Amino acid sequence: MSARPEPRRADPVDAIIEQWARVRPDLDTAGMEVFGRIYRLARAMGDRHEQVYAPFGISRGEFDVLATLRRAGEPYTLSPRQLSATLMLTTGGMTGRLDKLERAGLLRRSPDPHDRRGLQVTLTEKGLRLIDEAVVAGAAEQSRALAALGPERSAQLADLLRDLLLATER
Amino acid sequence: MSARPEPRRADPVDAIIEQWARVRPDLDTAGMEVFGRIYRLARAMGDRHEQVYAPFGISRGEFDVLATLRRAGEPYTLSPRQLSATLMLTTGGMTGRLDKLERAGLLRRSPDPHDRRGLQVTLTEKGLRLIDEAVVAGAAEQSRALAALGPERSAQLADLLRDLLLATER
DNA sequence: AGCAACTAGCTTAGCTCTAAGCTAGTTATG
DNA sequence: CATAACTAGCTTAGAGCTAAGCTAGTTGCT
Repeated sequence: MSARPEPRRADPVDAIIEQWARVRPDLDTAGMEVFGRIYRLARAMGDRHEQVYAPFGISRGEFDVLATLRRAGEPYTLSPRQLSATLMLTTGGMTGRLDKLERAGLLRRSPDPHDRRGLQVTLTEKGLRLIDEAVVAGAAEQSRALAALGPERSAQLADLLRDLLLATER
Repeated sequence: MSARPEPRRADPVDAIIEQWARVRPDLDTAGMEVFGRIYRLARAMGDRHEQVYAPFGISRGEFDVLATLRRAGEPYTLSPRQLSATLMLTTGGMTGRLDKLERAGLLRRSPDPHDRRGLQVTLTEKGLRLIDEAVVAGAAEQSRALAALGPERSAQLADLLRDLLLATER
């Protein structure tokens, strides 16, 4: 491959790295080039999603609960335990989310017939309709952001992130 | 370009996308390939950093305050306003962080001589020593994660993330 | 000069999360 | 079967954040 001729535009992370170079030229800033941007992207896109889901009356965290149930397929039922494990949330946090969603009529808690300690959480008809619309709106927002890269570079980015995730998450 | 011969390992995001494909084959999941991984990486690496900074007695948020002051260069002084703007935090949140760090003797609040409404926040000698050590530990942790990709693919990843960030953050 | 509009930092109320501990119910072991 | 160890979900206390509102001080307009 040849050298890059484009005069690469600088982002906020470049500014931070340059500042470090001035005051601590010995510092290894290679990690910030990647993780500094990952943090900012997670935050910026998280805020964006919050706005996309707001018209549906749900937060991002609540979206995740509904989406997990939807993804599970019919009959759209999982236990609070399965949900909190999937979403990397404590059971206490899950109790709160389920309370809100149940009050909004988007899901229903019922006793687990096979284990009297347990519950089954099931999407209501209303919850199913809502998540089926909201997930499309969310995906559209993400695609809009990726449009700047184009399909090929987006796929390349996804591959690099997969490898990094596999190396990090264990 | 030629087809990829490697039997690419699957990550948790691949599993989620496959689940969607089964129950909603119409859904555009290209965005999840990127942003799903970005969310998980931000979270996993954030937790990792929390552990790296814990021995220094500070949280990740407090690290960010000290690092911002350090990066500013001598005399390591910024206003609460500048700090909260840089760290995308409300002034209320910043008050809390400064309280903790001041109590720990890592920084000092003093009146701004030019504006009697304002304050100057300055790193103490102790704060300077602490952040100079902690920032190296943090950078090392990030480099360790990037080692799995190698330098060339890491640089490629940083470039893609920069472009995506520039497109997203406005 | 005098007054309105603005700005800095703090306080409060409310939200969501975690960590720890609780009760009810289940499983494994002797 | 008896009992110890475990598991499910909930509750509580506390951490850390935001949004809104406060006071003190500054700036701009006339």
